[in-house]
Amino acid sequence: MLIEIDFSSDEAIYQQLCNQIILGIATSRLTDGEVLPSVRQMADEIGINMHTVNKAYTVLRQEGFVKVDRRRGAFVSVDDRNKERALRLVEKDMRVLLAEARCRGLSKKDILTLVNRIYDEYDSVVKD
Amino acid sequence: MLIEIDFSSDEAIYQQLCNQIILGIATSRLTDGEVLPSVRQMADEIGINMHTVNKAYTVLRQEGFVKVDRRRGAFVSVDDRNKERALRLVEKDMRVLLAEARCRGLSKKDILTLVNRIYDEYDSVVKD
DNA sequence: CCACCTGTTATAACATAAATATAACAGGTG
DNA sequence: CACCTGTTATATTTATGTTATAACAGGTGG
Repeated sequence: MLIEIDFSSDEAIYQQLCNQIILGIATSRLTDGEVLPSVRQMADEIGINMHTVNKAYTVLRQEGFVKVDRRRGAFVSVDDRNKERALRLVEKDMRVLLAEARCRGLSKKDILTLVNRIYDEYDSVVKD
Repeated sequence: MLIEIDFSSDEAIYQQLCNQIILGIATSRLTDGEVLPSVRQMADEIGINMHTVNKAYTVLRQEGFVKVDRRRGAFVSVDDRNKERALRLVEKDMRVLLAEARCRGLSKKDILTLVNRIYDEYDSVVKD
């Protein structure tokens, strides 16, 4: 999977890396069980330090998107059984985001349309 | 408006402050034109440094939630005319958040329900 | 005019986090 | 045994967040 980092962004590199991998999983460009490049290989490809990749993998592991097999390395393994927990995790960020949206004049309908569009977009990629 | 800061959070204080003010505007606990406490007063109330509050106000001003009147100080003034821009600003964060939600097993319906609930919650507070 | 309130700016100091660099280690593979 | 994993350790550099002290310009009310 192609990873693109914006080095002029104010967002941390490891955070951008985490987000892109999560986006990759959501759009099925990364499938369950798929092995991620090793920390050294990924670092070389992107042109960053090994430890920065390692931090991203560690965070992904803690957040339940990745597991590590001593033989193969890091691979995609999403814990999607606990829906209550998932909702709790998403809700706080959603509150802030919807507050901003509402302040800026976006209606509930505007947001529902946006959510529908993005979700459908993710679903359509699955069929590749 | 009551501001509560979690000093053990990994989120920056000025960022928490920004978020709470935006949440305040969205729920109409802060109304358009309403004057915010001065940077020194707010800092005293919360128990933080003046510059931390000033940074929050500066960010809010840059993001179009606050303006400054030399006579009165900072006051709520949301630029909600540019819906295209608003959608663009929200979309990127929404993509990441929905990707995480989708990975964790939340369906489109789950998210739409959540959005409806939060938006209605914001609307209901308006009527106070 | 003068004290007092705004936000703003400057400068310094300190703590923390991010990113890089070099190196080593334990476990598994072929 | 060489080679691949992730992991750990240590050090350095850089950027950011927070605090501290101080001063300045503009506006307000006595």
